[in-house]
Amino acid sequence: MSEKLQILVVDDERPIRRFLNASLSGEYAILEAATGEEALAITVSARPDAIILDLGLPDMDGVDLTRNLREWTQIPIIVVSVRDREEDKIAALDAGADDYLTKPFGVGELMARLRVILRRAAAPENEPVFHADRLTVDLTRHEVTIDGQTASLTPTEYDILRILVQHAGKVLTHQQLIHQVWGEAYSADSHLLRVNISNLRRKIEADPSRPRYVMTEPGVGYRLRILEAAAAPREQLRIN
Amino acid sequence: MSEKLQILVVDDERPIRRFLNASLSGEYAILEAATGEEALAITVSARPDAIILDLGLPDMDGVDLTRNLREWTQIPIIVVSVRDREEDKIAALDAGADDYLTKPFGVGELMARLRVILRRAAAPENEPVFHADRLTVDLTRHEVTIDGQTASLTPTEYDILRILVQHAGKVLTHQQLIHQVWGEAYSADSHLLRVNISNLRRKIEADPSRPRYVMTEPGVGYRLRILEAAAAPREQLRIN
DNA sequence: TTATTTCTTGACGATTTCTTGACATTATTC
DNA sequence: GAATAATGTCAAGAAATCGTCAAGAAATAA
Repeated sequence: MSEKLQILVVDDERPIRRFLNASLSGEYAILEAATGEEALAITVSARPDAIILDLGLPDMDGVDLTRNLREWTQIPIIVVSVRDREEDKIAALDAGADDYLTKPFGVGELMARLRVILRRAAAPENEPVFHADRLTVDLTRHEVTIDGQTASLTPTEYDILRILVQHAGKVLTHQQLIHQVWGEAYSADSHLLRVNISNLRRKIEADPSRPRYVMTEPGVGYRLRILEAAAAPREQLRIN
Repeated sequence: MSEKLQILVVDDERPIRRFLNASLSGEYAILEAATGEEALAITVSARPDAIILDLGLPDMDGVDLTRNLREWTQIPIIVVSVRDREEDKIAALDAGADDYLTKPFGVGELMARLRVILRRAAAPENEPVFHADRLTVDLTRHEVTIDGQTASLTPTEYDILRILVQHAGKVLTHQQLIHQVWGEAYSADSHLLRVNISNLRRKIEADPSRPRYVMTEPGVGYRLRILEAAAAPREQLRIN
C-alpha cells in the first residue's frame, strides 16, 4: 500500500483548517500552516504533493507567496479565497496558481479539482537543488556555492542564474531572459544582460573568459551546462 | 517566429463561438466545432493545443466526449457550461477535464485559466529531437551533435539546419530556404546559401564532398535525408 | 541624513559571424 | 566528350556580436 499523498492547507482561520482537515484526511495526509512563513518552512521541509492556499494571510500576500513558491518548485497550488473579483483570479493564476476556488465552495468540487492537479503532477519529483560539478544552486535557500564557498550574488544575478537553472541544459534566448528578469515591457537591448552575465561569471566561474557553466550561444542566448559531478552522487535537476 | 497556439472551441451556439473567437483570436489561432462529432474529427486532424468545450452539445454528452478524448490524448480541456451543480463539475473533472468554468464567465478569467493549462502542457514537453544515424538535432536545447560531439554552429548555419529538420525528407527549394533564413526581402541569389551549406557540411558531415545528411537536389534545392540509426531505438520527431 | 550596494548606461577592443568575389568542382545537356 | 550551367570551396574585408571596464544614477541599509 502506497502512503497517502500530503496536502498542505494554508489558512489563518483555525476552524477552516480543521474543517478541511476533517474533509480530506480520509484521502490525504494533511499538513497545516496558519501563516505564509510557516507555509514556506513546511513546504521546504516536508515537500507536500499539493498546497491549498487561502489568499488572506496575516503576514504575507497570498499572490506573493505563490510567486515565491514558483521560483523553486512546481508543487500544484489551489488558491482559495473569498475574493470573487476577476482581477484577483487572474493575478493568482498568472502568479503560478493552478486553480482558483471562490469561497464558499463544495468539498466535493475541491476534491475533484485536487484530483485533477494531482493526476497531472504524477510526474517525477524534482530536487530544487542544482548540482553541476563545483557549482550548486539551492533554490529554496537562495544559496549559490562554488567549491563549497557561498557566492554572494546580487538579486539580478541570482534571477538570471535561477532562470538558467530552471531550464538547465536548454538555450534561453536573450529575449526570454530579459523578459523574465526585467519584465515584458523591457526593450530588446541585450547590453544590460551581457553586463550582468559578465558579473555573474566573475563570481561563479573559475576563469570567466573560459566559462564552464554559463555558456554563451552566439547569436541566440545563454545556456547553463549540465556537468556531472566528478565521482559524486549524480543528483540531477530537471525543472521545466 | 513561433506560430500561434491552436485552440478548439466547441459550442453549438454560433454567437458564442464567434464571441470566443473574437476574444481569443489575438492570442491564439481558433478552430471551431458545433458538434461532438465535428470536435472529434478536428481534434484528430488538427491536433489543437487546447480545447474549450461546452457541455451542451446536440449530438453527444460533453462528459462522454471528454472521456472519449482522454482515451487517446492528453490535450488540455476546459469545460464551460451553464450547469452550476457540483455533481456536474465533479463528473466533468473526473472524466478528464482540466478545468470547469460556469457561464457566464469573464473572458479575462478564461484566458488566465487557458494560460495555466497551456503552461502546464508546455512544461513536460517531449523534446522534439531529430535523429539520423550519427546526427542529432535537439531543437529545444539548440544542440546539434555528431557522433556524440556537440557541433558549434553559427546562427545562420543553425537556422538552415533547423529548417531542414522541420521538413526532414522533403526537398526545400533555394527560394524557400533563403526566404526563411534571410527574410522575404532577400534576393534570389543562392550564392550565400551555398556558402553556408558548405560551412554547415564541414561541421556535420564526415566527408563534406560526399554528404550523408544534407543532400543537394540539383536545380531545385536541398533535402535532409532521414536515416535510421543503426540498431538503435528510433525516436521520432514531431514538429508542428 | 550618509554610506553602501546594486543597477544602468556608454565606450571600446576582441572575437565571431556574415558577405562578397574569385575560382574549382561537379552535374547536365547536346 | 565538349560546352554550359549549377554547385562547392576558399579567403579576406565588412559587419555584427560579445565581454569588459568605468562612472554616474538609483535603490537599499545603517
